[in-house]
Amino acid sequence: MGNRPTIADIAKRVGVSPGAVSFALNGRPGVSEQTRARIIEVAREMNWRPHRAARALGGAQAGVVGLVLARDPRTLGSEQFYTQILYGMQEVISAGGSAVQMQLVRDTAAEIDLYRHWAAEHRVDGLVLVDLQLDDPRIAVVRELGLPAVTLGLPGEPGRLPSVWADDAEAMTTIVDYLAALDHQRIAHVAGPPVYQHTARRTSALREQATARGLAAESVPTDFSDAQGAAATRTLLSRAERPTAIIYDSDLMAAAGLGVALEMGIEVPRQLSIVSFDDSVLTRIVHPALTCLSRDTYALGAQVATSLLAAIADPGSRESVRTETPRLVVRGSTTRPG
Amino acid sequence: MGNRPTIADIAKRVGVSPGAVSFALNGRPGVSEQTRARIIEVAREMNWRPHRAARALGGAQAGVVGLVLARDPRTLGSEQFYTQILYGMQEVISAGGSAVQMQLVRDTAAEIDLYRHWAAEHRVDGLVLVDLQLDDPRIAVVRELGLPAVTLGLPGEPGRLPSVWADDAEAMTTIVDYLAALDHQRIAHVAGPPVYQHTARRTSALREQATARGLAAESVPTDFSDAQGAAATRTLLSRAERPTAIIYDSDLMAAAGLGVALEMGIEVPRQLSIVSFDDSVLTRIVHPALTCLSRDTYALGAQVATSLLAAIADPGSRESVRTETPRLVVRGSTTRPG
DNA sequence: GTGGAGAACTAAAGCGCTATAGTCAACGGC
DNA sequence: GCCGTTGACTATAGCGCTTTAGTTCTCCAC
Repeated sequence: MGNRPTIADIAKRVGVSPGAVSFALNGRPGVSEQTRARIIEVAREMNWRPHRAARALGGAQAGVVGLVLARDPRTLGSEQFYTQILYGMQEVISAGGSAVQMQLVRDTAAEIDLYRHWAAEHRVDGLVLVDLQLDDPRIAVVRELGLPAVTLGLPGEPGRLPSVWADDAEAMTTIVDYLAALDHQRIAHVAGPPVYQHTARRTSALREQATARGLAAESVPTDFSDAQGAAATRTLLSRAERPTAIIYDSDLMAAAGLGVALEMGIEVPRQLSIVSFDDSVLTRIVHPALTCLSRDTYALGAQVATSLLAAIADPGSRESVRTETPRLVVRGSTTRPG
Repeated sequence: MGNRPTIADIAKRVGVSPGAVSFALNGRPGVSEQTRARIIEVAREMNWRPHRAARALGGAQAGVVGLVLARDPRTLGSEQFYTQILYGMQEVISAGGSAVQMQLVRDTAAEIDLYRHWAAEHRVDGLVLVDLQLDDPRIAVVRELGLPAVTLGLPGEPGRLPSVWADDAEAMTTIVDYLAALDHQRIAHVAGPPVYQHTARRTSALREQATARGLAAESVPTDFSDAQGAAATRTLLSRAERPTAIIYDSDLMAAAGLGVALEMGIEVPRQLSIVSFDDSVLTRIVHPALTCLSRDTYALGAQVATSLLAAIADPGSRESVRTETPRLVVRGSTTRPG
């Protein structure tokens, strides 16, 4: 049953010392090719696997990388995006024999706490930081703990952590370009919490674009919950001069917004165009399907994992990887106003 | 920096042996209360944490429990439910200083593979098995590996693993009761893959209920994807004698079904009532909001975690916990037909 | 006053693996 | 023919913790 073979068992069977077996199995010099082959064969035969804990104890790696999502339980449901990221990461990380540990916590304070615990217990080899904030407190903590980390979302300026990012400003411009071409004059933006860097970037990009083109534009902050997304939509649509197009920072809020429009008897897209900043199954199942920015989230997760592995291998690295700007996928929720 | 204090450091500082420190910190007898207090204080002062790997190596636990989701990448998006479960589990598991390791894999074969890896590497102390199948191959594997496990969803018959479950048949009856009271005569059921035990149970419960009441009822199997949910809905609604109510086995498919109805110009709920077997943010944001079976998924996750911890503590235990049958939450998607 | 029980410790081994220092034989060059 | 190398190993220590088997010391009973 649970009697896994150890390196010593293999050594005995092959007739060499445990050290030799370790060399052989780790591709280190110190054994002849012949012996190495024999050892590897026996190891396979005996169905040997390294004991993670034993390796980790020897000062080596824990074989786990962490991804923490700080979410108010009330805003649960917005993790579609991260489920995909997780999947993409896992593909890369498991190939290296490690695992991704995802954990949901209540807020950033709890997240930082968790990092300290993990670091103290040697539980993880590296971290992915998501939902970057302005002046993000996590950066200093991660540095202090000496944990390799990669940020997802913003160019690596903050504390010079390596990062994987896409250009949010450019993405917003793509949307505004399109809406302006359709002749929308009043555009609203149901944004996330202003403390998030990506929200800030999108908001300022929208403002710039609107000014440049002489459009009326407005960003409404929310906490990313469906409730606040719906509430913001209701407010916007209750105005005398209501917007003809609304851009939502998440697919969940976009879907909620669509629900509100239906509820208020406002036709989508005839009277209101809707664009979501995220793509997911959600944007496809509602009717009309939502026009949105889409990208290969799975690949993004894989890229993050790759960058993280690089950061773990070389803790000095600060390389920042820019990924493709999400492209606009036009579906049934947008048209000319009128 | 990464120079965590060890038990030996504490021992030196207090002036006792490492063994004594271990006793003290683990609440084991062998030290005086006075010394124990002193040791605990110093440990806190030095910010000591147990080194997980070292503990695990000593034959103790890995401090991780696993939850694997087998999902065809195409059907990704249906994990809302499990995100909640995960959250609930984490609350309980982290309280005990452990962590939940969730992993997404392609199919059951990959899942079994993963279990073997995890067992061989001593990575997890226990498992939660979800999406139970008829004659589930995982049960034998888990038993063979000697890994404590709890199943979620079905009474623990299969191989007598402890389980946490709710009565699916009763739940289905609740729905049919309600629809029958509204005077629906033709009810359809967009189900999951028949290989799943819960699908099988719901399907047969529907058949029984329909027979007993003289209703026309039909279950259509799908793979749980939004695409097949939509396709099944299209087929059902294209019939001459179309159903006046459809029950969906997941919130995702229900939302997709609603989208199809809108697309076909069929009014919900006037011409079609929709009931979802799962609740989530999704059922609330669409319009009309969906009538559904609802339960406290978070609490369910917590219960699963509790049962799993019990199973780990006492591997012989087979206790099965029955949870409340989900209750019907009526929203805007159901009414009398006509 | 002595034997023994119990409390409060210490000493040391061991978990499975890695890493470093050493051993030993074969080989080659001058 | 001897020294120095090199290759192929072995021996051993050590990672941080738990645990078992001692070792003291005190206290009490007879």
